[in-house]
Amino acid sequence: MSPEAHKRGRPRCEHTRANILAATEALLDEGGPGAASMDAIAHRAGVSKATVYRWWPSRGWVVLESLVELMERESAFVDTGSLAGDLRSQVRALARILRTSSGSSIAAIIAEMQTDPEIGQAFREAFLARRRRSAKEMLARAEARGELRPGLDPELVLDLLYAPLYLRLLLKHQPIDEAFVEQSLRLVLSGLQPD
Amino acid sequence: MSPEAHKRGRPRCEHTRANILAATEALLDEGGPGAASMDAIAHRAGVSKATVYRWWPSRGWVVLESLVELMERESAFVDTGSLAGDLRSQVRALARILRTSSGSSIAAIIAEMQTDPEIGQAFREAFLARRRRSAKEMLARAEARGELRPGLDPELVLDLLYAPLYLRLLLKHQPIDEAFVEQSLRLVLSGLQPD
Amino acid sequence: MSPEAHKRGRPRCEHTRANILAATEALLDEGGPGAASMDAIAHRAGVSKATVYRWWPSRGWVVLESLVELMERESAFVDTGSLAGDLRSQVRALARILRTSSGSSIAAIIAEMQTDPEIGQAFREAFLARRRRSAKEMLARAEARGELRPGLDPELVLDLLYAPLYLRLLLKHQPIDEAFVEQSLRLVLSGLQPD
Amino acid sequence: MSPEAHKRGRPRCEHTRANILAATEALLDEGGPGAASMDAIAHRAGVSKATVYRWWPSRGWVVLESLVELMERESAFVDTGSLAGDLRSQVRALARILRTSSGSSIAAIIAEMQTDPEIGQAFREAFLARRRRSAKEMLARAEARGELRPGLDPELVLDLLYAPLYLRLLLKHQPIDEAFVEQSLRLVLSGLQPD
DNA sequence: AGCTAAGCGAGACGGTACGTCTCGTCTTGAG
DNA sequence: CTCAAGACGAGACGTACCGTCTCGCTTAGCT
Repeated sequence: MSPEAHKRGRPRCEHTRANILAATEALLDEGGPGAASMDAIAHRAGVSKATVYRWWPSRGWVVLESLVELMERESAFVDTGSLAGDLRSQVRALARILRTSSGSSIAAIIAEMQTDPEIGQAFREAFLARRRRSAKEMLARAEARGELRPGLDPELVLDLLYAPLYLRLLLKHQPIDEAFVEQSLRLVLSGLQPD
Repeated sequence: MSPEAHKRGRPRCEHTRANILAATEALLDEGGPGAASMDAIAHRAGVSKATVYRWWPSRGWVVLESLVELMERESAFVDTGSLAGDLRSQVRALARILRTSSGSSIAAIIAEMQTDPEIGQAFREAFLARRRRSAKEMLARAEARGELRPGLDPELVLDLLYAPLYLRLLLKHQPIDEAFVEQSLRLVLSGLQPD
Repeated sequence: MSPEAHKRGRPRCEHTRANILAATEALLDEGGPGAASMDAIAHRAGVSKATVYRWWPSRGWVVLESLVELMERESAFVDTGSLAGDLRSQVRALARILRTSSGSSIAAIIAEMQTDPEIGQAFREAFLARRRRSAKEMLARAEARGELRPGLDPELVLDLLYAPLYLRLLLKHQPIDEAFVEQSLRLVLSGLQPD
Repeated sequence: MSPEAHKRGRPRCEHTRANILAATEALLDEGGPGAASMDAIAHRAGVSKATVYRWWPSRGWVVLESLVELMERESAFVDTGSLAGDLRSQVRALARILRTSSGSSIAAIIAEMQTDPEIGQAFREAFLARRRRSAKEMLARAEARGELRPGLDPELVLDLLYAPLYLRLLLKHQPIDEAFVEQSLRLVLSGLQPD
């Protein structure tokens, strides 16, 4: 982790790490969570399984990291000036991502969490917490400006905003289309107004 | 399904079916989703694997059906007279269930859906659709009584109400406690009022 | 077994017995021993498995009986007047049978014997002993006429004559062709002569 | 097979191979062919089933190879100086083996051949052909020395010598005792003499 | 320049679940 | 009492994936 990590021996080949994550992403994209077995990942990356296990403790972690990389490429926080605008922009951005194959990867990770609690911990820290931190700051500023009914738990607010998207991602009972996102946003935002 | 189902051959032993589902439920309860392997289920039910596979196409389906049975036992739709009361009662009932080990089973099924699309289909039909059907009727009646803002998509309403619970079930980033359920309900219900 | 066998209830359908044996023969013929499973036999005969098990104690017995029936249709003892002629005729007859699909059935039974000793017993009694009885009488008459070196164990003589055929039936390392039968006969017969 | 067999990857553990064959032999010895199931073999050898299947394509092949190993340990070609002596020694050696539990294993393999033609091919190559090769050379030398009637097919000769033993092994209608081996040998050898 | 520690590809290995198959028994209702 | 249909318990089969391991080779930085 520290910058001067290794002292002796052959240094880690960064190329390999990238290959593995790319292979994982591709497999998830093509065949869903079931296709991204360790053997498949290693074979696709032209890498031995031992190498994968040298850097990640289990399958779930590889999938998780491939996801985190992907999300960092995709997501961007914008500042529109108003709470409603900021939240709308963020929720729409997430919806956009969930509609692509990255959505399947996120679904895959959430599935994996149900089996492996360590993955759960890692997902919450590396994925959720990071994204929520800035969102919470945004809410705090909005509350200070009087745009938000005071006393609301920010975790609750974020759950209300994001949960419907995740639910449709995971259950696939309805599409995550524009109309749904829009109506959902309107209803929740109306409940957040002061007075 | 039809009352006059079989004509010839030895009729299916209902006892066996019940045993299998009971064994599945017990294993899920005791050891979580990982413990409910087909061998374990069959052994615990005093049944051969072939018998299990005669009636369910795969492990996931057995777990799903055991879950549906359980939900039918647990959940009861009550009529409180008002829309808010009815919804509150239902959401609380679901929260209560999700907090128990049945919650883990539901999470396990949702995880399984991500891999096996057939399970997904079955879950939506046997679990979701059934539960949502009566909820939608309730919403229709409330709209007719003028308790609900007209023109709302009932699927959207149900997603907003239930999704936060499922999100916390699956991500475990926060508990599904009373306060959360209460606040969440209040916020969403306030958005559903007419005017 | 007795002619006036049944007194009460529905009488046994002889048709059924014949169907089962015919189905067995056909399956052995088409797919070898592996194809003649009990389910396959019953299904092909248009009969339930229980019916098969009512009349034969196990798979092997059905196969055995189908074979015995078949052999009774095929084999005929002829009297050529000389020992050499009689033996030659019999060995050739057996070779002819072993070359057809009945050979596979015999091979199938012999295979079955290795697992189920009761089948072995039955095979020896119903198949071998019956055939050997008349052969032994023939050898006794020949010995009395002075055509056969005295003091030979008839079992030994029959083994020497038939064993090479069975060996090639079972191991398939060489064909059971005319030349082989002829040379084999000549060599053994020369060893049986008196003086 | 080649001395510089593997180049890459973890080399095969010879220990494992030996363990598996030993376990197979022991199980065959103790409980007969039925006891040597793949699960039993793997468990007894302290090995996973996957490992067994990595090196042998099916149950039959494992049994076959364990048998070949055993035969190679047991059988020794001796040179007695005369054809009669050599053949006698070999036939007696085979008789000795067939009387032990290895005989049952050989019988089991021959049974398995009737179902699985690949096993048949393997048996003929790995077991029969190997043993017959040296026997044929011996016959050729004897023919050159004038001890053997010229023009005899060596396959035929070997069939005549060995077949009676195999027949009694498989049919169990008579024991493979000393007297039988002796008389059988005398009769066949007398037929092989020149003139 | 050599030494040595680590990275790496290949793939064997133990473990465990999967879903399929066949056997022989049992249970209906019709005939 | 027989039969067709077919459910059932038992248990072997062969496959797949997991995570660990052991080889021999390669690639640095340290001495």
